[in-house]
Amino acid sequence: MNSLEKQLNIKIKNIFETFGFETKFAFVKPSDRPDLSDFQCNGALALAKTLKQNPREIGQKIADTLACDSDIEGVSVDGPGFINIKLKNEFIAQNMDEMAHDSHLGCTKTEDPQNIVMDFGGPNVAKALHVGHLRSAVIGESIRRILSFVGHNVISDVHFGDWGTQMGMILAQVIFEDGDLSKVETYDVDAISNIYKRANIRCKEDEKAAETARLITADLQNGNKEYVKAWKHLRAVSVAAVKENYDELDAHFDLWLGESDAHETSTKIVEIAHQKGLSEVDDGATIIRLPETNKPMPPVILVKSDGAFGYQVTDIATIKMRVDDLKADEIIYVVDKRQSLHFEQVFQVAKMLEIAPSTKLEHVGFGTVNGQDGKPFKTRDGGVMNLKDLIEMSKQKVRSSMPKPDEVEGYGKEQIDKLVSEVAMAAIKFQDLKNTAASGYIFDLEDFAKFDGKTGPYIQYAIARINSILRKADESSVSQGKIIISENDERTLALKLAAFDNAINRAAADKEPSIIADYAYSLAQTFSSFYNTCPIMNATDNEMRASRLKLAALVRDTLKQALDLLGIKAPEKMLKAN
RNA sequence: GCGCUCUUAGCUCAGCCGGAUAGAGCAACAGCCUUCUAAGCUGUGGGUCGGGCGUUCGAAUCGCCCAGAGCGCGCCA
Repeated sequence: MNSLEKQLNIKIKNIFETFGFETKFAFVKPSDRPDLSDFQCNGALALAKTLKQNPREIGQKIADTLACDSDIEGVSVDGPGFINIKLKNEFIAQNMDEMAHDSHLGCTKTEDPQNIVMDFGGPNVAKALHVGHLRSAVIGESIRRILSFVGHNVISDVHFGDWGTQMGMILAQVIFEDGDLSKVETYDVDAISNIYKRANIRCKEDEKAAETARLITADLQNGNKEYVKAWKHLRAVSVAAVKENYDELDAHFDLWLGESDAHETSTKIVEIAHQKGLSEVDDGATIIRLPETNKPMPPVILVKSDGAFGYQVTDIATIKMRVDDLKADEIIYVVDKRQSLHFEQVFQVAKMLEIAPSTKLEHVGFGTVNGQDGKPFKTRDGGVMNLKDLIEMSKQKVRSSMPKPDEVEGYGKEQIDKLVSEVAMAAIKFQDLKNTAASGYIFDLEDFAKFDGKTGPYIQYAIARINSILRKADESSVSQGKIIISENDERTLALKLAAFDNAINRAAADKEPSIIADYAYSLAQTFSSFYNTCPIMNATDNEMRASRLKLAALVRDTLKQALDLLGIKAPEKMLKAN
C-alpha cells in the first residue's frame, strides 16, 4: 500500500500536471500549523518564482481542484501562498486499517534495489573492542537494517584489521619474550591482548624494536611460513573473541573478511597502477600522486619503503573485490569522520584505476565519543574503555532499578538478566543513535542507563504498556475491529502513524538512523498522550474499544519495527523495583 | 600554513535543496495515580539562531567577510 502521504502526493501531482506546472514541487509535508491543517504544500510559492505569477493565485487554483476530492475535508490558501489541507477522518481511518493489515506497515519498497556492501566493523587482531567501535557497530548495523527494510540487498563485511604493522609488532614481541614462536598457539585472547600492549610500549620507546616489527610485517605479508602459522592462530582467537562482542551488540556481518584477504588483489592493484603509468617510486615507497587542488592531497602509498602494503592499497583492493566478486552497486563505509581524507584519496584512486566504474562509493562519517573535556574518551588511567566493561556498567545501573529474581512471578534469574540486557542495550544504543551520526557526544555513564525522556527505555515502556492492554483484551480478536477516528488525540496519533513511511525513506536516503530514533520517540510520545486522555478498555462502546485496541496494536507494531531498525529489542513487559 | 566540519534555550541537540508563531530532551517551577504499568501525562518560565554585510517579497537555512572551537594534512590503521 502507499502511505497516506504518498497518496496525497499523487493527488497533488495529478493536479499540477493538469495545470502544466512543474511537478518537482508537487508534494506535501506534515503541517507546521496543526491548528490550520494536517498537511501543507508549499509548491505554489516555489512555482510563483519560476512562473513569475502571484503565489496565492496559483495556490488557489490548486486548492480549488483539490477541494473537490472526496477524501479532503477542506483546503485553504493562507499567508503568502501556503496550501493548507485538512483530511476527512474517514480517509485517515481507512488508511490506518490498511496499514494495520499491511505486513510492511504502509512502507513501500524501493523500485530500484541495489547490491550494497557495508563496511562498518574494523576491529583489529589482539585489540578488544572499545568505545570507539561502539558507534561504528551501532550506526552501521542500523543503516544495514534500514536499507534492507526498504528492499536493498545488503552485504555487511566486518573488514578485520589483520594485516598491518600491529601483526609484526605482536610476533616480534613474542619472539622477544619467548625466544621463538613455538608457544604462540597456547595464547588466548587476554594473553594476546597483553602481548600487544607490551609490544606497543616497547615499539614506542625503542626505534629498533619498531624497525624489527615492520620487517616482520613485510615478511609475513610475503608469506614467511613460520610467521603465517603463528598469525593464523592470533587471527582465529581474535575473530572468535570479537564475534562474541558483536553478538552482544546484535550487529550482524555476512562476511568476516579482513585486510589479509585483499593481499593478492593488492598486488594486482600495484600492477594496474604501474600499467596505467600512475605510480612512481619515491623515497623507496611506491606511490600514486593525486592532482593538487586547493586542498592538501597527500599521495597514496601503495607499497611502503619496507616492502609491506599500506592500508590504503588494501582498501583499494577491497573495493575491487567487492565490485568483482560481490557485484556491489554501492559501498558504504561507516567509519570515524576523521578518516574522511583517507576515503577521498581511496575513492579517487579507485576512479583513476577504473576498478569501480559504476559503483557508488560513500563514507558515512560519525563523530567521536568524547570525555568530559570534549576530547575522545579516555579512562582515568589514560587508556580506552573496553566495550564489554561499558556494557557491564550500564547493566549494573539498570539492574539496580529492576526487581530481584523471583520477586515477580515468571521472572527468574534468566528472565531478569535478559530484561536487564535488553533495557541496557536500548539505553546505550538509543543514546548513540538519537543524534545525527556526524555529531559526537560526551560520554556519560548516567546517560547509558537513563529511562526518562528521549531514551530507548521510554519507547520500550510505551510498547510494554500496549502489550499489557492487549494481553487483557485477547489480542487474537483485535485485527477484526475497524478503526474509527473521533477524538482529536486519535487523529493526531493516526497522522503520526501515517508518517512512518516518510521517516523510513528519509533515513534510508540520508543513511541517518537518528531520523528513525526521532520518529520512534515522537510516536511513543504521541501515544502516551493518547493513552492518558482516551480510555481503551473502558471506551464508551464496543466499537470504539475495538477501534482503539486496533490502533494501539498498530502503534505497538510500528514502534517495534522502528526499534528493530535501530537494533533495539522490545521486551514484552517492563518491570520496576518497588 | 592549507583544508574540512561546526557555533541555535542554563546543558545536550533537532530544524538548514529559503517560507507562517525556531522545536525536542534534560535541568527548574506548578499540577495529575480508588480506572488500561506515574520509567507516564498536562502546564509555566527560558532564544537579538556566534558577529557583520549581501541576495530575496521573505534568511537559523543561500553567498561573502570576521571571530571562536574541533578535526585532518606521505610510509600507524
